[in-house]
Amino acid sequence: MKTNESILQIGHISKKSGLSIDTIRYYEKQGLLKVPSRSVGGFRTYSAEAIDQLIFIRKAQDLGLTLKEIKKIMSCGDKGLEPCCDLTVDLFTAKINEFETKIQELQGMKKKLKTVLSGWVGKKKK
Amino acid sequence: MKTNESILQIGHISKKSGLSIDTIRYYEKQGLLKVPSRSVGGFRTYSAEAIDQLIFIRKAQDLGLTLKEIKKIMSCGDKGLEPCCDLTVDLFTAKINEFETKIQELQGMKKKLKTVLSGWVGKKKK
DNA sequence: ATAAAGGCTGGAGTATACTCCAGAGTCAAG
DNA sequence: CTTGACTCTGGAGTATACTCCAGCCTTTAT
Repeated sequence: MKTNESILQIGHISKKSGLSIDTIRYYEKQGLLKVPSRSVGGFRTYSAEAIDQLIFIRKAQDLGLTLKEIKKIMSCGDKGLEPCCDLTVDLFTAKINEFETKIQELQGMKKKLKTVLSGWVGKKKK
Repeated sequence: MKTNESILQIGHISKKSGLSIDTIRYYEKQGLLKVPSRSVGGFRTYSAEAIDQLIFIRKAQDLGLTLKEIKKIMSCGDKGLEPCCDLTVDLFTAKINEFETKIQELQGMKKKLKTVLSGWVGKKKK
C-alpha cells in the first residue's frame, strides 16, 4: 500500500485536498493543473505541490472566481510573475476591487443575519 | 409610454435592477419573488419594493449563496422574522461563519493579487 | 382604428462545473 | 500468479441558473 513516499497517486491528493478524483481529472482537462507525469503503467503521479494548488483552486472558486479566471491567475505564477497580457493585469485589478466590494457586502450581510438571528434567540422557540 | 407612475412593469424593474426580464420571471417561478399582481390584460405589475428585493438577490448570490438559500433567508423577512424552522436557524448560523471565513480569505487573496500586480507595475511592460 | 413597443406562456437550449459509469489495465502483497 | 485495491479513458448524465424563442396578446400614442 505504500509505494514510494514522495510519489503521490491521484487518490492520495484527492483525500488530502478534499476534491474528488473526477474533479481533479476534470481540472487537468481544463488546463488548471499542469499535466502530471505518469507511471510506467499510465497512472498519474503528483508531487505534494499539487495538493496546495488544488486547495488554492477550491478557495478561489469559493470566493466567486470561475475556473477560467483561476486558470489565468495561476498561470502567472508559472511564468515567474510576468503578466501574461494586459487582460490579466485588468483581471487582477478588477478582482481586487471586486474583493473589496465583497468584503463590504459580506460584513453588511453578516450583520443583517446576526440581527435576525439574535431576534430569534431572544424569543426562543417552543 | 408612461402608465400610472407607481405601477411598474417588468421591463422597468428589469432596467432598475439590472436583471433581465427572463431572469425576473425565472425568480418568480422559483418562488424567490412573491407573485406580482396583474393588469387586466395579464401584465405583471410591481411596486418599487420589488427592485430592492431583486438587488438583494443579486448581491446575496454574488456572495456565494444559492437561490435556494436566498429563498429561505428572504422568506423570513415575510413572516415577521420568525424562524421558519430549525434548519433556517442552522442555515443562518452556518452562513455567518462562512461569511467570516470568506472575509478572511478575500483579504488574503486580495493581498496576494496586489503583491503580484505591484511586481508587474514595478517592472513595467515593453 | 392601427401600429409600435412591450408583455405573455411553455418549452427548448446553453454554460459551468462537476459526477458517474463501463470495461479494461496496473500495482504491491502474499 | 492471483487477488484486491487502485487507476485509466471516453462519454453520458446531472444540477444550477439562466437565456432564447415562437406565436400571440396588451397597451398607448396618434
